[in-house]
Amino acid sequence: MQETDDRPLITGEHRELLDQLLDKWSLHVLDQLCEHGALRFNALRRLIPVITQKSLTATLRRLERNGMVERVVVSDRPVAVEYRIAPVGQGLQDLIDALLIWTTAHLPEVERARTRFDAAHDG
Amino acid sequence: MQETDDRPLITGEHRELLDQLLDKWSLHVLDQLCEHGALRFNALRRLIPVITQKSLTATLRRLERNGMVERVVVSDRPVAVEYRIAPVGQGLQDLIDALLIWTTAHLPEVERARTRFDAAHDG
DNA sequence: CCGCATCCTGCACGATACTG
DNA sequence: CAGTATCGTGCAGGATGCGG
Repeated sequence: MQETDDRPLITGEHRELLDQLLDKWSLHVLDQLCEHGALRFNALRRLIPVITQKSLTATLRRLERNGMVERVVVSDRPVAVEYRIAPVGQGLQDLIDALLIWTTAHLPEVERARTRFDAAHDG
Repeated sequence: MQETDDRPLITGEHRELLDQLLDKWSLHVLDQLCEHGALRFNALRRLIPVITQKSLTATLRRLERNGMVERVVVSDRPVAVEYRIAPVGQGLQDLIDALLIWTTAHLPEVERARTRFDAAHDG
C-alpha cells in the first residue's frame, strides 16, 4: 500500500503492446520457440495442436512485426521456413515464465477464492 | 535456447486465469488500488475515466471472485463500498509492474522492429 | 510445405436507461 | 452512491477451401 511512486504509468502504448504480446496464443508460441530454439511452421502446429492455422499465422506475423520472432526462409522447393526466437523475445519469455510460475503457485488459492465467492453469491 | 526443462507447462487453467487477470481493464484497476490502497466505486471511475461503468463493475467482480480484490461495504445510507487490494493481488501487481517496466524499456526497440517490418512488407 | 481469402459466429464491450 | 438490465455492434477467431 505504501507509495513507491516509481511505478510506471499505464499508457495506451503499454496496453497495445502487451495486448499483442500476451494474446491468446503468443505465450504458447514463444514458449515452444524458446524450448526448441527454431521451429518450422507445421512443427509448431503439431506442438500446439489446438491452434488454428490462421491463428498461428497471425500470431507469428504479430510476433515477427514486434521483433520477438525472426522468420527465416531456409529453402525453396519445397518451401521451408524457420521461426526463431529473437533476443528481445527471450527477455519477454522470462516475464511470461514468471507469470506462469506465479499462476501455478497461486492457482489453489484462487480456486478457493472462487469457491468462496460463488458460495457467497448463492447457487 | 538451452533446455531449462523446469519451465512450467501452459495449461488451460493458466490461460484462463491469466485471461481473467490481465484483461483489458484489470491492470488499470489493480494499479489504482495498489497506489491508493482502498477506493470507492466512483473514485475508481474518476481515476480511470475511459472505463465504462459496466466494465468497471465486471472487472471488479472478476478480480473479487479470483481473490485479488476485497469488496467492503463501509456504510449504508448513503451506500458506500470500498475496494481494497488483497495480499495475493499485490504479488500480481509486482508482476504487472515488471511487465510495464519491460514494456517501457523495450518500446523503442519494438517501434523500430515494426517500422522495419512494415517497410519490408511494402507500403 | 507454407500460407492467404472468405465466410460465419460468439462474445466482449460501449451506450443508454432504470433502481434501492 | 453503487450498481442491474437491455440492446446494438465490432471484431477476434474457428471452419473451410484455394494457391504458389
